[in-house]
This record gives sequence, structure tokens and C-alpha cells, in this order.
Amino acid sequence: MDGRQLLDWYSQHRRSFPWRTPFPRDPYLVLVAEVMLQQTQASRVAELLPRFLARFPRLEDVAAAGEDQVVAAFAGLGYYRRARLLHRLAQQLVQRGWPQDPHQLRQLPGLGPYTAAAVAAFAFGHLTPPVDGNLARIAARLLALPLSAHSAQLRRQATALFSQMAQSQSTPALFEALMDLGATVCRPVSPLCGQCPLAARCLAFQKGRPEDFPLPKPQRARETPTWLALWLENPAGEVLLRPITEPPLQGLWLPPLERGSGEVETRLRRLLGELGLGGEPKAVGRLSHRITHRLITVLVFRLSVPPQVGENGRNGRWVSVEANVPTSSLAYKIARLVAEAESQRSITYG
DNA sequence: AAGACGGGGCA
DNA sequence: TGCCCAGTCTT
Repeated sequence: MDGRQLLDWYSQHRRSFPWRTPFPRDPYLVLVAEVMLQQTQASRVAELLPRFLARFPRLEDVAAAGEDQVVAAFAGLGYYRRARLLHRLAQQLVQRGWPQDPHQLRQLPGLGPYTAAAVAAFAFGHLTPPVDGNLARIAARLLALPLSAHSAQLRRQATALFSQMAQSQSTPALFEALMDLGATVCRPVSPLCGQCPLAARCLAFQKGRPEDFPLPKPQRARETPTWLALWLENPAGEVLLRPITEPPLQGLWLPPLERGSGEVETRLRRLLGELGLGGEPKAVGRLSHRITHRLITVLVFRLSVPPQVGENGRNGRWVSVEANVPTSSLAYKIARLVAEAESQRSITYG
């Protein structure tokens, strides 16, 4: 399988993204994009990458910034450990320079087999395949391998297959072609085999069962906790954010949350007690938020408080709504719910 | 090898 | 809802 048909297909169907500049690419751009692309949809990265680059135009800017600033620039992307590792990585690279070999890149914090290969390929022209979910799935189907998507075996087979293909074409563009093929044609469900340039060579297609490969991964049990969120607003229009001290969302700043269990009223009192507050919070509404295998229901309450209540390191700090702090999408969801409730109220009673 | 870790999109 | 996504790190 030489991959020429694939490159032909790619020349007609290439998707455009901010990080897809001509080869060889700026290593910094590749690095940031690839780290963001870890388990994050390309469309989402396309939205948020420009914001990050505007805040940190150069690698040196990341290295010189505080960790929290880098995490803040990742807000909305999830997997915030990536931002912390990227910060460490930037400092190492500024100190010691860029390795170009995938094996050496692999040693750096935050770069696993995929990202190390991707940076080596797209920034430095190496032909080691960055095996992501797309490449693994395509390999499983081409060879009709009954292996689960994340198995080490499948990864090895995919590496061997696409390594050979890349040698014959000698361009890392082949890897992008495979990723686009996986995203748009060789999709996880309902693959469009009629449009696939590799269908003639695909054993899964010949079997008539493309969707049987790779094997589905066993599903995990799901938790469905209920959290309470308290939206506190002072007369200056600021809201109180607190750092979360335990995972999930550890280290991020959100409105005070109560993540225990039991009766809602009891838990609300407990939360108020922690903050040294009294008063009668008003129920604003509920929202749902998913974190990995958890499906979380968040009950949102609001309360207006006098100035300076709860102002200290442990209990949080008052910030304006648009403050640049490390936070999560959940904070935006809560803010949106409160804002919507507010506008409803002014419409209804206004 | 398995579990933890965000969040959005889609059928 | 259930599953997937340009994964990595820890145990």
C-alpha cells in the first residue's frame, strides 16, 4: 500500500486549520496546537488556539509567565494538566533548545508517543507516524484487526503500516491525510466507504463490516453526583471565586461549590458555614455538566452579600466576571444560568 | 493494563 | 443518553 491514492484524495479534500501552515512549520505553533489537540476536537482547538497565541505569541512568553496564566489561557479546553505541563515544557525548551528527534521529544513533559511523533513530523519532517485514534482506527479497518482502539498491539501495527506508507511518499502530509480521512470518511460510525480512496485495499470493507473494527472498548460505570454552586455577588458587582482543592477541577477557580452528598438544605447550610455567611440564598436553577465518566447535576443558588465578606486566600477572592483566572467551562455555564435567570426576572416582573 | 482527567458534538 | 475525540501520566 503506497499511499499515493490517499495523497491524491487529500489534495481535493484537505481541511483548513490555523495550525496547518506550509511545511516545515513553526515548532512552537505545532507544539501548542498538538498539545491542545490531545483528546480535544479540532474545531474546539481552532476556536481557542488564536486566543492562546495572542496571549503568548512566543515560546519564551509561555516560559516567562506564571503557571496560572497558562492555565487561564487554556480555559474551556479541559484537561488542564496539559497547560501545566506545557508551562514546564516551555521552560525546558527555552533553557536547552529543541530536540528534533521523536525519541528525544518523547522525554519531555506532556509529550507522549502521539505528540512527540506529531511535532517531529510536522515541525521537523520526520516520518514517524503520530498514531492517534484516527490512524489506529484506519489501520484496524485496513487490516481487519480485531483489536480494541487503544490497545498497544493496534498502535504497533498502525505505526508499522503507516511508517512504510510514509517512507514511500516521503512527506508528513500523509499523516494529515490519514487524520482527515479518519475524521471525515473512515469515521467511527457510519463510515463513507464509497468515498474512500483506500477501500479497494481495505479488508474490513471487503468483509462488509467496517464498523466492526476496531473492537469497542468496555464502558465504564457512570456516577451521577449532584453539586451545589453558590453565586455570590457583592455591591461592586463582583463575584466570589474559590480555588478547588481536590480533583476533578483541582486548582481551578469557580464559584463556591459543595460536592458532598445528603440533603440539599443541609449541604447549602454547610457551604454557607464554610464561608462564614448567613442569609437565605435563592435557587436559580440547575444545569448538567459532564466530567470524564461523571454526569454532574449542579444546583445553582445566588446571594447578595455585603462588601468584603469571605475575602481571604482560603475562602476565595472577589473578581469581576470577566477576570483572567484559571477556570473551567463550568464557571461560564453557571454565570450564564444566573444571567438568564436575571433577564427572565426582569422580563417577567420588570 | 487500568484509571483519572474536561468538555463538546453527534446520532 | 452513549460514544468518540489529533492522549498523557500515574499506579
